[in-house]
Amino acid sequence: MSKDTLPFDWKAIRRDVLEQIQSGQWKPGDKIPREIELAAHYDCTRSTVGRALRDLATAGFLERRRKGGTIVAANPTRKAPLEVPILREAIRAAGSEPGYRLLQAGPERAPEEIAAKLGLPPGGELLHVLALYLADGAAHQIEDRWLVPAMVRGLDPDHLRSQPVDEWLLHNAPLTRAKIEIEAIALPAGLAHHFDQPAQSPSLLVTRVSWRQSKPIGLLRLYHAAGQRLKTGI
Amino acid sequence: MSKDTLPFDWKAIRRDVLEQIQSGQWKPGDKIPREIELAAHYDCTRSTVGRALRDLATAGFLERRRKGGTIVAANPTRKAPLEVPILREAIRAAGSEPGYRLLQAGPERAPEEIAAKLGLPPGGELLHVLALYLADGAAHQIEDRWLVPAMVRGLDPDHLRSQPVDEWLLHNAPLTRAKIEIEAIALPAGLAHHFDQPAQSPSLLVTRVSWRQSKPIGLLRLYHAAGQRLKTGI
DNA sequence: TAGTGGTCTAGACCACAAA
DNA sequence: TTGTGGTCTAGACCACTAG
Repeated sequence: MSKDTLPFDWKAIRRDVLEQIQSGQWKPGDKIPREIELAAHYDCTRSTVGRALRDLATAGFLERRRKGGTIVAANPTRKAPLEVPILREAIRAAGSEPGYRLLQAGPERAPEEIAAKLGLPPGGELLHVLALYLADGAAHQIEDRWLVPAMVRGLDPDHLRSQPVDEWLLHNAPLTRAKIEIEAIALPAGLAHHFDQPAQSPSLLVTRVSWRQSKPIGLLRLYHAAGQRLKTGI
Repeated sequence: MSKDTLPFDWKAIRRDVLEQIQSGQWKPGDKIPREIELAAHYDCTRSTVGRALRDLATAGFLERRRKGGTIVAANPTRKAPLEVPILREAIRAAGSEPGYRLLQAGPERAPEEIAAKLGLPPGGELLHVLALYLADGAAHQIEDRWLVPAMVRGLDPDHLRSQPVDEWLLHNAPLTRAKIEIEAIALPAGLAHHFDQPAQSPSLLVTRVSWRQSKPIGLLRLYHAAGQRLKTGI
């Protein structure tokens, strides 16, 4: 452990403990000193040590149990945060000029598969929205959305000509829970012409089903232009 | 706000404040009461309120600034945690029996593209590992890894016949930073026959470059069988 | 410059799980 | 049973920044 006697705030303690782990001084499965002992070592109170260790536990580096003490996690499965952004904002953040074109918006009988994923009985009508997002004028993503009417009351389909539906949803029907799936597909011919790319091009499809509490809001299928990548990191 | 006078611990306060936000009582951009005021309302100290609000700020629901106060985030960009698991563990967690077969392991001149992504001068030799992961006997993923020899000293290529390289790395060369990219590709013929799938099938490719501090450890390309999906949620 | 959140202390009691 | 982390209090000082 560091022998510095400089001021140890909780971030410094976190850094120091993480260093013990990543340098291999404390190995996976090892029990580390008790909070009180670390507090004495760092010359601070147990609360301050506790905050540092709690943070490392949340990040997956430590496992803590009452009476059992704190051990270095055996399998520190890291999590990479995958952003679920506002579509136009994501394009702008990537340094491109965002564009948006509504292709279609209106009630439609839900395909059985869609209804099933939303946990709804088949045969009902949903609001079907189809829109194109552009980056610097080139087709970038196609949004295929099925929304539960009762959950999006006040949404005027005409209004979607100028404002993307995700921006309306953000302020009017925020989700509390979502399931996300990422898969590779061959670009369907019906969509490929929007992208000005050959049909069957391998491309990413992100499917998201969202709920508010336990009530389904809708299902989104976001088709990406071929070659587009999702990026994240640790 | 809830008028309950039952014991309010910090989780209850977090829940209550989140409820204000998600129900629309407090809208994006709104300034919420100061910590002291909330402490009075919940009949607790500022520390307890602070912990609840800090947690919500970390999750992206609030933005906090000294003197400026706490406001409801305007664009609560949600983050879905994408796991970076031990490959065999992920297969087991999905309910399948994991299998593993080493295809190749040895030093090899690094392709220029690989060296560039690692920030290394071209022409050097890297340790090239190719391995197949199976789920219930069926090919599931192909791991194509290029490792910097200096960062994986002590790694015995023979040993990789029984233990996957990611399990060795976890305990011997843990990463501190990684960049991850997810893309859709047409399955190359050379890999398709391992998967017993047609070449050109659309499939997911996850590329990960990892560092220890600022030194590159290696590059992983993880090819997924066609039809396989990445799943996450909020 | 004044007001807000960020952090720390010194103590206390409690919940949980290991011995 | 008992030791450990989890939480809370009442107070204090500080860092940042909006007005």
